[in-house]
Amino acid sequence: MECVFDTLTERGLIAQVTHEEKIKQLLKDEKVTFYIGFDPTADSLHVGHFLQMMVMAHMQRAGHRPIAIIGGGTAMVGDPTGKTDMRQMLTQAEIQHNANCFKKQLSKFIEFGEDKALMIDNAEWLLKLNYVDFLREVGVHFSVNRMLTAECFKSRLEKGLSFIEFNYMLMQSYDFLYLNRHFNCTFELGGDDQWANILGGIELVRRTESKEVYGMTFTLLTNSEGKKMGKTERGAVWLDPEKTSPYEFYQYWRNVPDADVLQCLRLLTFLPMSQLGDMAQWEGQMLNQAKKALAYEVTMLVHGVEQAEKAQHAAEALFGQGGVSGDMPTTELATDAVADGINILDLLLIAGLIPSKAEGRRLVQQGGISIDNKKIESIDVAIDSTWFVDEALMIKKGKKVYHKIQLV
RNA sequence: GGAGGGGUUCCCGAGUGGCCAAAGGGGGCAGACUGUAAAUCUGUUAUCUUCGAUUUCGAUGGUUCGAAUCCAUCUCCCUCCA
Repeated sequence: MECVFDTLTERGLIAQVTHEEKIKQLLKDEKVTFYIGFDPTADSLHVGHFLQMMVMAHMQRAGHRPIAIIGGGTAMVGDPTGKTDMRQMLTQAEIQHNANCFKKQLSKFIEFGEDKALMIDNAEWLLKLNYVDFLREVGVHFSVNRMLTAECFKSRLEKGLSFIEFNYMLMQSYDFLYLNRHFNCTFELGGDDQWANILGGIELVRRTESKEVYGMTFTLLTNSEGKKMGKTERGAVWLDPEKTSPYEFYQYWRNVPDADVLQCLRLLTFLPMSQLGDMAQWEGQMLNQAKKALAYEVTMLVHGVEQAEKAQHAAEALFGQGGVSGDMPTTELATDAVADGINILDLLLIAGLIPSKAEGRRLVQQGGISIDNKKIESIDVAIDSTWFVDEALMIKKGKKVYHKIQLV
């Protein structure tokens, strides 16, 4: 019989574990309750969270119970890990809103319900804490000397670390203790950057409850250059279709560097390893097939089959024949607006393809804009109804940004 | 609280009265090459209707024909001492 631990290992998801053999056994024999924390610092999850979601899904499929902790309480403090600056603080209302958004997105990956998965906001207990009680109960168990040697504080010791942030580890550790007491949670999972925080929690439970609990971290999703994935110039790649359209989302994965495709397939899809094994042999142009599979699978997981199909069709139409079909970024324009012709720069601006006209001028002058595959040579070009075919026209910016203008 | 150092364009970082829309690097964008990849090379990177004009060097005032550069006040940050 297959064990999740093996699955996770095989797919390269696991970075570090506290008690390897023990955990392996446990995950095979028992139904465990585990938790992963999410910082509600934005109103949508992004690609950076995706891995955690995959792991939760894997675990739940194997019969374990996930608890998604919304760090409503901890977010009011701010995790210093890996940050160079102190993060801005959020109000409670913002946090609440964000948490609601997360739940919707998480529901696509794991099933919530009484005996299934839970989602809890740690503000529930953290905000009620009494300072002195907390110090006496939790604070005594932490050695400052130890904490200072933790990798996650090192960089901050140079730049400056405020006391509030220094407490983050204690709060997260307390979460684990609380969940252990109230939900019999025995596992904490998290990104590899959370290792120190996880150890803190395990230690705390051991000292206060005399119980052994476990921890496990996952590989961080980084590209071959070691940079975090899921970031573009325009910011994170979001799971919310309003923030990052399924088409853009699909394109993001369609364009991952060769060196990263296989890793992404392993980490971010449920495609069986046997199938991935074949792909590992591919090279050169063949890898484009793997990228298509990756883009399709990941888009499907996040946005559903229908959206994934649409994105794929749109991409194929555009990059294949350059046709004007499919679901792609579109701007609707009143027919009146082009009656007398509209300047190309104005059009680009309306379509949101350029932030300013100066930028547009540069683009056109460098030959970066074409309409229906005809290069625009001058910034004085006016677009009128004769440019449109079936009320539509396709603007291409650079090599792979397509935008449709639809007359209405 | 005391002493000192600093805030420059997306980021880092030069620039100490005119030649500064501001060096250099990074990043971004575009072009060439390609496979919707990477690497490389080239161009470009405040805004506005091209010339030209306008706004920018923490904030506000001032000195000057002329200020990112000098002066005053304010503000934020950092380091050392307590």
